Amino acid sequence: MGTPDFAVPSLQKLIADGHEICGVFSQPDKPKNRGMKLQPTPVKECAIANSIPVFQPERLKDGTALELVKSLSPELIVVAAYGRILPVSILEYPARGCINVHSSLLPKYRGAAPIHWAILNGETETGVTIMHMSEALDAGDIIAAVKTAIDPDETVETLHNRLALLGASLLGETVSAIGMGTAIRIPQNTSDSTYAPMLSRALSPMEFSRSARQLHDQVRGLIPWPAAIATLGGLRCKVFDTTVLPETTDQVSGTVLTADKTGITVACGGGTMLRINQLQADGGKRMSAADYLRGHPLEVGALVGN
RNA sequence: CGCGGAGUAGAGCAGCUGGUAGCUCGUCGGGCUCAUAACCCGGAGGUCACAGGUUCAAGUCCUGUCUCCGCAA
Repeated sequence: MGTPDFAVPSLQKLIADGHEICGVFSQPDKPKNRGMKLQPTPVKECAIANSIPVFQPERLKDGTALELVKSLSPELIVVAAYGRILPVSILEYPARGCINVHSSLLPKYRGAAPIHWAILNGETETGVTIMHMSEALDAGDIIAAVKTAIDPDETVETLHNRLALLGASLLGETVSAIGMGTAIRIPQNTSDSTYAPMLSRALSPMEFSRSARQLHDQVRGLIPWPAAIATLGGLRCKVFDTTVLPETTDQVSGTVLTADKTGITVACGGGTMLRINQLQADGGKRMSAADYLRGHPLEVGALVGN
């Protein structure tokens, strides 16, 4: 069971390992994007391409989903970013249980957006965890986990892809361990748990009173959505790439210090300095700060807002 | 048919009420300088997305098509 891109490598791994996959559950197709066209989920596309039956129940709690599961009689259910809470009746059905691929080192970052929040909080390390599913969200016993370092400049996009692959590979090992009966169960230490809620547009505005480092983390952590947003010369711009500069300044935070071919540097909280390298104005394309400045003059000393 | 913005020189933009296509950067040539992402002088480079229409005359108005983007989800 899965829905977005993150889950695709895991599904592919299960297929490649030759497991008998009796069915794939994914969220119902929803109207998305410009034109509001119905779009299949990435997991659905992958399943169809591999001739695996796909099920997209609207509701899980009314029992029809359980009937569906019973009719497929799976030995094990694997969940990766399905985006739905499974009723206990389904969790308890498979003989070998339900396991979940989660993109954080549990019990840290339980919830919907663990990758984003790890970067937003400036973590230097994260990973993927595979656990048994329990009724509480992301709280089940841990079977396996693997760590990976977060580069100080990498964005959600690259980390997301890396974790998706790590998760798939760990899933392969875990499923075979379960098959051989050698899988372990380690309860989570709930007192150490943290929660990574869904992202919202409210996280976008860049508050330049924050430090350059914090803003840099905000930019990296909100790619590609909802994206960090700053207002330059009255225009809303999504900011995609920044550099924390080693220098300091005594200018008021939000002041434009330079605006040239090297980028746009802005004074931030505590005298720190952030250089904006790549951005995108409303209605425009994503471009380098140098390109942007050719058509959108920005004076040194001007203030940028959120 | 969810709402809206945009396609003009290599890049980013301007061009209002229709009448010889502009700006910044880059590029090429020359100059200044110990030197430069600096500065000065000069040059090249555009079927104004595509197809029709209105007009004496259309980048500019009208219609259709294609492409890109933002919002909303």
